[in-house]
Amino acid sequence: MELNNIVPLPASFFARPTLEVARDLLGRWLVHEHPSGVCLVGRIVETEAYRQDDPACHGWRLVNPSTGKVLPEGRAYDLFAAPGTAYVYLNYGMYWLLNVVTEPEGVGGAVLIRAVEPIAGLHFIQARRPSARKPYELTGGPGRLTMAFGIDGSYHRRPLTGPPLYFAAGNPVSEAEVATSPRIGLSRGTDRHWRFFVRGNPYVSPAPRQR
DNA sequence: ACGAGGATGCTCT
DNA sequence: GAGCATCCTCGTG
Repeated sequence: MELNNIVPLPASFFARPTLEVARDLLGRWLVHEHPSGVCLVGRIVETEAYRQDDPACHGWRLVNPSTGKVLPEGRAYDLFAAPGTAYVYLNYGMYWLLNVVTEPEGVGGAVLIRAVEPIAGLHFIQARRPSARKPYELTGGPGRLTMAFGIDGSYHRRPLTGPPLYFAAGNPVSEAEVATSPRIGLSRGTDRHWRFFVRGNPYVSPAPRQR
């Protein structure tokens, strides 16, 4: 894959309302120039939005509802970092989940990258997902995606606006192809339909039964 | 096809 | 100690 003409999406792309960014990331490319020298590219087909006014967001507790002041404490404070910053955390003790911080610095928000469709580096991806038998088992699901792309906690708080890990323009998705649903795996904020995905795409993770 | 249950560690109460 | 923005394996139908 020739990377000379791939231009990273700038921080201004992410300094917008979180729902807008989550929707706009569909069809864009996630690019990882892996330390091994392999270049991995995936077309984003599923995202979720998390906002500071949202009980499912890690940063929710940090905001004083009456004053609007933000407590600069704990992991979740990193959701208030500069737009385009990585927010990577370990969930269920085993899986790294990749988010990109949104909104202007000081406002909490992030988009969770939930699924991509492989475009380059398929051999590498398959080697990291030996049990995959269906497309979505390769790179569909936020934990599977980071395993397949070799993304871990070492990327936390690093800028996603240039190598080695960044987004590229790709081909935006038309409105007709976009579907929404409640977010997956939550016990709070389930009334908000802030999951965005490409309708019918085989790499979209199947929604599990409700908890 | 579907559901139950286990793995495993960090954050917050 | 509880709760997790998950995934995998192994039952049963």
